[in-house]
Amino acid sequence: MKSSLVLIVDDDADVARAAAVALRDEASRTITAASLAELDLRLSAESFDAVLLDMNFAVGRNDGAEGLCGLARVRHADPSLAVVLMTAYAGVAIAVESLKRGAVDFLMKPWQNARLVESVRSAMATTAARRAGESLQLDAVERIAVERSLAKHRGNISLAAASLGVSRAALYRRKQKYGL
Amino acid sequence: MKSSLVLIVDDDADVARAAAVALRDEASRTITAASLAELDLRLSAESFDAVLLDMNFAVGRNDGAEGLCGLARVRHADPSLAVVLMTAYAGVAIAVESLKRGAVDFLMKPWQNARLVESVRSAMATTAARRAGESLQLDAVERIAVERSLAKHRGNISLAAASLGVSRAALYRRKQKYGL
DNA sequence: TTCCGCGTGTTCGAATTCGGACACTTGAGA
DNA sequence: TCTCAAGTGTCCGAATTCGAACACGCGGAA
Repeated sequence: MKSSLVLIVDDDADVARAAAVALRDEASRTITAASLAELDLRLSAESFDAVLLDMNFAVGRNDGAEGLCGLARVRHADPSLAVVLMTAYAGVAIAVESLKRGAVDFLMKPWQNARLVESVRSAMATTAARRAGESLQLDAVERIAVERSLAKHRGNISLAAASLGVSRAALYRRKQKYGL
Repeated sequence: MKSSLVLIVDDDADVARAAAVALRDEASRTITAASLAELDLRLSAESFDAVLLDMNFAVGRNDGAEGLCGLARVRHADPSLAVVLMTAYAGVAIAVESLKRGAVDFLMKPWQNARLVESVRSAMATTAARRAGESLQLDAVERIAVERSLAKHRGNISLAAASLGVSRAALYRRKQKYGL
């Protein structure tokens, strides 16, 4: 199996350890961070496949500002890295805000291990998909664009060609070339 | 100003009317639907810029299943059309599920008019952005791919060319061609 | 029936693009 | 210092691709 690395960010060491145990079958390795500074450090040191981030790891805060800040830092450091947020002080507003800012899932503490595992697994898949998509060969992105345009115009080559700004013959040749 | 059309789906006529009034400055026209069947009808009849969809418009249901179904129908009918969900029975789980399934925002009833307006405005912008992105000329998608690869490799033409599966000279020519 | 519009498949000379090769610069290291 | 590796800018014959044009099929209207 492919080696997978998950970053767990929580200021409560017991919680972080519990999460690491729950994920021991899913992630081949987990690393823990307890502060924003440590988060940055870990992000720059290694390449992760998913991040599990607590919203409230600053002492005495429960509005989630620290979590949103951490989310922003992760996304800035690596836009393709998927982040799962978790919190004990769940409100609809903060959950919605989190997802709108790019988190892939939002868990409530205490979590059910099955849901945590499923969420992290899905997050790793999202990261992999994003990374695969961002390193496409040039003719592959062309192929995808051609495919989508053909689908949109229901196979009508003339319309698709016009929409793509290409002569009909050119699109016909590409259709052959890519086996579409 | 560009004409904009918003579809409001709610089984309570008073609520739908209140939403329409709140949006009278934002949308040049609003259309109301009160059932899933009517939703399908409206979707196939006209092209909307945003949808405001109540989660609980089926009598006696409050688990949001009807709303998620409606969301799926809208996305199937037009994947680029942005949907804002709203509900009076807000739970974190249902809110998260909604956004993961592709809603762009999630509002709680009773809403604040300012938030409703802002959300719908943002949804219309999202729809416009999606529609602009899906009808790109073929050389534009190539340009974007080249640009991203160059950025990723910090301007190193050789690396970017290798990553794109193209000869270095070819990428150099495109860089000139697109003014990058 | 004939005609016409629309779409497809194919051809061919022209135009563009390819990629290997060469010269040059820069920066690191012996 | 010299050397070497890596990257860039450029050139040119070969290869590919372009698009206008032509032929054909098909469904609808006169």
